[in-house]
Amino acid sequence: MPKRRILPYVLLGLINNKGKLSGYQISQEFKNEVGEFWHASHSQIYPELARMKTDGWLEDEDDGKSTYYLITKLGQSTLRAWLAEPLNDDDNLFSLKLYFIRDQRDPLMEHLLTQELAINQDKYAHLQKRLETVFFDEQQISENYGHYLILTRAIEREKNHIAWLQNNLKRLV
Amino acid sequence: MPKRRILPYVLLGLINNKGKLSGYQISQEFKNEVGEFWHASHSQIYPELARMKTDGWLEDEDDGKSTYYLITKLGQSTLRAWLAEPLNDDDNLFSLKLYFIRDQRDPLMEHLLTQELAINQDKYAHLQKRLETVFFDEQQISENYGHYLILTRAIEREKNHIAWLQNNLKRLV
DNA sequence: TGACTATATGTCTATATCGACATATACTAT
DNA sequence: ATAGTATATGTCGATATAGACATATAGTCA
Repeated sequence: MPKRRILPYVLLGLINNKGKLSGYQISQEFKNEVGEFWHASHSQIYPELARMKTDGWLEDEDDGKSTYYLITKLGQSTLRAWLAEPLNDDDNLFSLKLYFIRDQRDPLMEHLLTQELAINQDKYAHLQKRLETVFFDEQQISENYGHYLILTRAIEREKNHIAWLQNNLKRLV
Repeated sequence: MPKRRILPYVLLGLINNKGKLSGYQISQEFKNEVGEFWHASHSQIYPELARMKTDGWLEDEDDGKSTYYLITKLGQSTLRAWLAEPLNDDDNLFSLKLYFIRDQRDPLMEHLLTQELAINQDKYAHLQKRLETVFFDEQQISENYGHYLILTRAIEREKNHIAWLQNNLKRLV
């Protein structure tokens, strides 16, 4: 089976956020925040948009200069179904999906934050255990200092992330 | 031109860290910390190890049960040259490279931290500017709340990362 | 003993993705 | 005027990668 495709959902999300976008505008969008989480070159974007139109996820609108794509009802429900899919540790889609939720009161917002919190609490516990088992004495630390740094840094990062998630969940209620 | 390959350097780094590794052991390694930054499946690893042996970066040692790979002098200098290459904003290789620096007093350690600090200070300034230009009033925030969250979160994350880098650089001197 | 899982390595195929190449218009600075 | 850059879209080939399929041994649990 091929790797699960993300790009079509990214395009749906971008178009849904902005109302309508041309292929060129989408390629420019990847220079902004969304580019931190996903990237695609125009040679991928244009054929993908065409495919999505064929699938009825998008419709196009040509003003003579550019072809703009708008999201259809089917596209919207497809996007929401993807956003509602359970997060998993591997894919790391939290930030990307969050970017596509525009309304604070959207139930998907709490859903997403709650899932991410659970994942990160597990990860935090796992990293703590790793630190104990791998770096059980000073010698291990000095012999693998880079490894030690990235592990302790990852733990600190998880701690911050968990606190941030908890804060935002509180604010949501 | 093809995309710059990272995998061979990851394999060099892993083998250099552990002394010697079999293909199977490397595939298991990706379940640990290094898997946060890079991943490869065994169908990539085995042919790559063979290629690297041909190139003289590795030599092998068979105990009848497994084929272990060891790094050669050429492999070591190749790895160090890669570690010394300037970091760039896009590739995000900081943590991966750090993982491969074993000795705290290795000059590459300070080199890497210093570069990462410069990159992240730029990024921080850029994100601050984005926040000001994109979310200039409350309406922009409430209409694109997910985007607002990931942007403010990214800024906080950069701030933490910069502080951590500065602390570790201080400790190094 | 037989089923199951882990270890261990290998090949093959499908495809996701990038970079090169191509083309045309519009704007802009010299 | 004209060279250069930005906008705008498209196709094609190379390759990196994942996942399927294959095989063999060693250990383990019932």
